Amino acid sequence: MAEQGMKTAGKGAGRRTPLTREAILEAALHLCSPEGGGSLTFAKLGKELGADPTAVYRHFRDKDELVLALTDLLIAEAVELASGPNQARGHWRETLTDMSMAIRKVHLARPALAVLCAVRTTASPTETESVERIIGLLHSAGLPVIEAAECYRMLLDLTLAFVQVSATWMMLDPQAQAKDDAAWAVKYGLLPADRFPLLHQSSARLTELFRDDDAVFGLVLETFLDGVARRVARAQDER
Amino acid sequence: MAEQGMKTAGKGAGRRTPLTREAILEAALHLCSPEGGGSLTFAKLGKELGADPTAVYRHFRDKDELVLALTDLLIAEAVELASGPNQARGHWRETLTDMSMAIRKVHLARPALAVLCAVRTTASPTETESVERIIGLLHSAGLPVIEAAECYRMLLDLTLAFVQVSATWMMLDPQAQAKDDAAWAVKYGLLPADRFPLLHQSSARLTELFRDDDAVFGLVLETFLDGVARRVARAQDER
DNA sequence: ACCTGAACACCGTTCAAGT
DNA sequence: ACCTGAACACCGTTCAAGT
Repeated sequence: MAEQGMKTAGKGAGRRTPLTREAILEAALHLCSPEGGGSLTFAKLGKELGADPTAVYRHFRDKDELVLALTDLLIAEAVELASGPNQARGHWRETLTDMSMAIRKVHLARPALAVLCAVRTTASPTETESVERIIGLLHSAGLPVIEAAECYRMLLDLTLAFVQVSATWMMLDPQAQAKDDAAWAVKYGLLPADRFPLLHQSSARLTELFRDDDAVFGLVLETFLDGVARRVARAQDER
Repeated sequence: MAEQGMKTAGKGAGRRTPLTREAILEAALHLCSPEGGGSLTFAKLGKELGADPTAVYRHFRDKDELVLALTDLLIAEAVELASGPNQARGHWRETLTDMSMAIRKVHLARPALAVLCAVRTTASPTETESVERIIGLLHSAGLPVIEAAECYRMLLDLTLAFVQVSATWMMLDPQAQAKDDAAWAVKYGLLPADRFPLLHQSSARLTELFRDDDAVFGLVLETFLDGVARRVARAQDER
């Protein structure tokens, strides 16, 4: 990430209007995106707002309060994105996939925030309604309510866990990233075919998947949902 | 984490023997465990070794080199732990479960390290042999080699992703943890049964699972492996 | 009532000086 | 050859002083 100042937002040099919560949140959200600089610090936030860095403390008690407020915005964005095209009634599998992908997309557009909020919980009411709907969908598919809730929970955690890893990787400094890439090349690149025949055979595919986090997550999601499908089938047999 | 100095290891006050790579690694590993203080900084490492904090730079180029060396130790420990009781020949499902659980256990015993290394790759030869063996097991079960390699990759990423989340949560400062707990209680505790009938019905189970990361991961692993089993069954049908 | 700016504790890292 | 200690850049945060 470049050490340059950026005046992309509609503010900057001649700030005179007093700071507002909304202006701070907007600026912070922008800083968390790669285009906005890709990291969230009080110094950068102050520069972006054209104010003293510590001025933010007048509106948020500490950085954690700021992060939690940003988290609510992110969740709202994800819920909106997921409930866009396919309305209330789709197949449960599509709906779960859409939800998961929406959460992933919204987070990975702001890695610097994702890394701070993917393990957190906020009590946003927007989300609650969406959860009720999804549990309902799984229940309609044949799963007992408790099991439907479990599946929802698993999928949410699965999605956020992979988000956390991808975002952490994105936030890693380029030197460390390069070292990892090199290690990977050594590891699966030049394996003696006689000692590691199977790895040798599959090394092309493994290399393909190496830094394609989206592809790996896609595969994991499919496999996991196959497992959920088996639960659904089992529940239907028992009735 | 207490701000106290600790002289738990067999060193401390009167160091005279010169620093070695091994002594540094041992001390660092200890610092990363909850009993050892739970965080890895040069200041603490220096105190633990009874040396100036910057003395470590004579043996590791920077913190990242130290972390990567520690990662290799962790991987070796996991491989050893996993290949303990059940020898080469077990059912593939048990073997995969053992491997996953061993990786999880070894990492979560040092959250401060896990948080730094769960997304990293090192080229440790110890690991490579274990991977070849596991792909072989899945291949014997009926999966084509490429697909066996994919399943291995998915499971490893799945395991490390959940490790990363659990470790990040453990490293969160207690105040933030308390806020999350409170948010959760608000969210699923007092939901109006008329507006959220399904969530209301399952709130007991959801609360039960809330901070029980091990339980959630156990469920996810089972469901994921059900998905892998389906792949295996499908592959056998095609022959 | 809100903002500024100096100050502090805590990170990783560098480098000249010690033995 | 290895270690020490002062110094620096960069974090979040506090607080007295400004308007």
